[in-house]
Amino acid sequence: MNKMHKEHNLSKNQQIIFDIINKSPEPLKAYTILFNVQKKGIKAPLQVYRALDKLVEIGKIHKIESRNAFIACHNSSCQVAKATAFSICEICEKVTEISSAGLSKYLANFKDKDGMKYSKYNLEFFGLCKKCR
Amino acid sequence: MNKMHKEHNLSKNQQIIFDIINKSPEPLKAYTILFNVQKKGIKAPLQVYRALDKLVEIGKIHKIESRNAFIACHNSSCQVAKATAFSICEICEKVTEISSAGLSKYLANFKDKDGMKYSKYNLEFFGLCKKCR
DNA sequence: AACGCTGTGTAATAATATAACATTAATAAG
DNA sequence: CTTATTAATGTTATATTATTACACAGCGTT
Ligand SMILES: [Zn+2]
Ligand SMILES: [Zn+2]
Ligand SMILES: [Zn+2]
Ligand SMILES: [Zn+2]
Repeated sequence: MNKMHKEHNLSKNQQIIFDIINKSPEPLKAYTILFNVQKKGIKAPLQVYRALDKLVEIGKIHKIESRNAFIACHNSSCQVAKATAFSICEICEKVTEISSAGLSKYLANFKDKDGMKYSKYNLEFFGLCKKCR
Repeated sequence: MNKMHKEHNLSKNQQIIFDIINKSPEPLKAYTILFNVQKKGIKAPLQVYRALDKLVEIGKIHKIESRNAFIACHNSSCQVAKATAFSICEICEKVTEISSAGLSKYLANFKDKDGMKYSKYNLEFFGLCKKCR
């Protein structure tokens, strides 16, 4: 089913759902996705959630936790699926993935008081985007 | 209703719900809270959510977004309700609020590529706690 | 009294996510 | 090729999380 040797071969449902997220200018919610793919034969929430889970796992998309929504990764298909940072406009809800070498380095090396290092993090910044100021 | 001049005077429902979260060693979910306060006359989800919203707003508790759960603030009733960081153990689900001057300073001053500064952030680190390693 | 504001009580419903089970497709061994 | 194993799918039902809508009570201000 489409054997181009990309990083990952997406299955049929995964590809459909990735495409719709990837084309969207804004994060999409699971049920919004569901409504948009019903014409393509995906009829049940679980089909969507399974694809979403997999896409998150392989770093093609990220979940914006504070919004229960999903966005395609734009860090050249995130080598850092486990180290994500976003800016979120509190008015227009625009979400942008932040890619800052300094930030990711700082957080990847951050140790808490017990000297604990972390394998993974998610950071969400909130504020007003250019337009909304 | 209890006029000690603290930072905020909690209402009856707010106090009940804060107490239960504050006593809990682990983050509590809204419906767990609901089940635990029904004996005290709080019967409906909305009563819980309204109190939670207010408590979050005034910084007495924080929401752990990736878990849909709530934890009491232990940074001396968070002056930084809008700048939160947590460590989360992926095995036992233990959650700890991180208070690191360095971290909060770094993030408070972080500017993205457009020079945008943010008024608020939430950071969740994932890894394994001492016990679970 | 009339108003604004915050909080409360209640019922209904919306939105988000998972469990359980049966089946099929793709990969890997033997 | 055949069998085993894993990943993905399809379907129904259900669990979990959160909000809408409406009525009303308490309190301080004007
Ligand atoms: Zn990414
Ligand atoms: Zn905006
Ligand atoms: Zn705090
Ligand atoms: Zn642990």
